[in-house]
Amino acid sequence: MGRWEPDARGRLAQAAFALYAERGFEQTTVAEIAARAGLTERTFFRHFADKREVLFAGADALRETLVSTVAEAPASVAPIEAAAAGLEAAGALIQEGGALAQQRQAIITASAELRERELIKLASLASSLAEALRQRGVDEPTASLTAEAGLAVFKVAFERWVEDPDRQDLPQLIRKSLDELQVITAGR
Amino acid sequence: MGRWEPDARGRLAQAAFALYAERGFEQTTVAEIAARAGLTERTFFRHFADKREVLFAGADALRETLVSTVAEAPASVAPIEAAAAGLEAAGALIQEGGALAQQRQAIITASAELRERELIKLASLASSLAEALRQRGVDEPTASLTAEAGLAVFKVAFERWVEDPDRQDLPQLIRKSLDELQVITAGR
DNA sequence: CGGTGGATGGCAGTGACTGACATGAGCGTA
DNA sequence: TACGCTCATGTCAGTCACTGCCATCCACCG
Repeated sequence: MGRWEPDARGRLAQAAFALYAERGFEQTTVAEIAARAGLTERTFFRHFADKREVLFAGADALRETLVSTVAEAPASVAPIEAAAAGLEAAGALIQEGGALAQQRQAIITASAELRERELIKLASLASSLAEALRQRGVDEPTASLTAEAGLAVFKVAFERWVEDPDRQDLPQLIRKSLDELQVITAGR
Repeated sequence: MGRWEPDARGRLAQAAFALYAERGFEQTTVAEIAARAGLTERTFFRHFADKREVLFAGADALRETLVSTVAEAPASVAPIEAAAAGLEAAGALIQEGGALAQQRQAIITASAELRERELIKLASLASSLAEALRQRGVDEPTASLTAEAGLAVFKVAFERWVEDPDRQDLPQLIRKSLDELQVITAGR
């Protein structure tokens, strides 16, 4: 026994999540996480590149949803609309996470280090979104601008959703925020 | 001698910059930086919170320029225009840095850790910009959306500028990118 | 039953960062 | 001039994230 319990990665992720929530990210050592999962520190770093990455394992699924939704949008759809569809799909995916997604966000918000990591994940999403738009034939810098602005909208909508997650629908908030951005940029 | 040479902080910053440029950020140890500056590792950490922060010392000046420009814009100016004016002023400030600013950017781009730090600095700028807009009476979420979208534009324009810094004017690129964003969001 | 591959343990090492305390320079003051 | 104060720096020990290397052990395959 011991050495061959199943799903080491999952146990590590769960242990890390629990400890980060209990004591906070900085106050938790990797050794403690590994011990709670019945493993060693060394094994933790075989499954996760660093202490933060364990909270961002789901980012790839998010990216895939975003990219494939953009790719599947009809060719007649404007870039900003394709991006919006992708971001709404990603938002819906996050919302499925439910209370867990909110607790995760609380952990991230409480730590400057984790906020840094979150930002680079979002920037990476923007980069993937821009690439997906280019695949649709969108030229540069339209692709990058659409992607960056889209993620700006996403960030604001997500923040609004986190403030009151139960009464608001994230995809709807994204749509609403994008509409507001249109008004804002038109206002001169 | 030795202990009381002037401008320890400046010497540390210069040594760090040179070493990061020569060997790259990850391949440079704080001990090496301190040694080149004729100081000890401990003293480095008294002047800079961490190994990355030494490259972002100028961020406060950028924020002040941004915020004060927004504050000084006439009350009749639309939020997006006030933000644009602030961002153009910040861009002009960066451009003054000349070749040094470009070299600094090359160092940052080469390191994932430094890119993370840069993103959080930009996010912090967005937050300050949103606050400056609120001071003008702009409501929420208009202030946040304008700020985030403004920084998205800034990021794209800055990237374009870095690619060919000598032939393009950064404030002009910011203006042009904002115009393009307006077209993009209108396109449905 | 032996061999092989992949996951884990053990361990030593590097380097970022911190806390506690010592030291010495500059400066005002008696 | 001597004293004492303050503050930047030095010194040292310690923690912790992360890595490389090698040993070990389980599962499966022939």
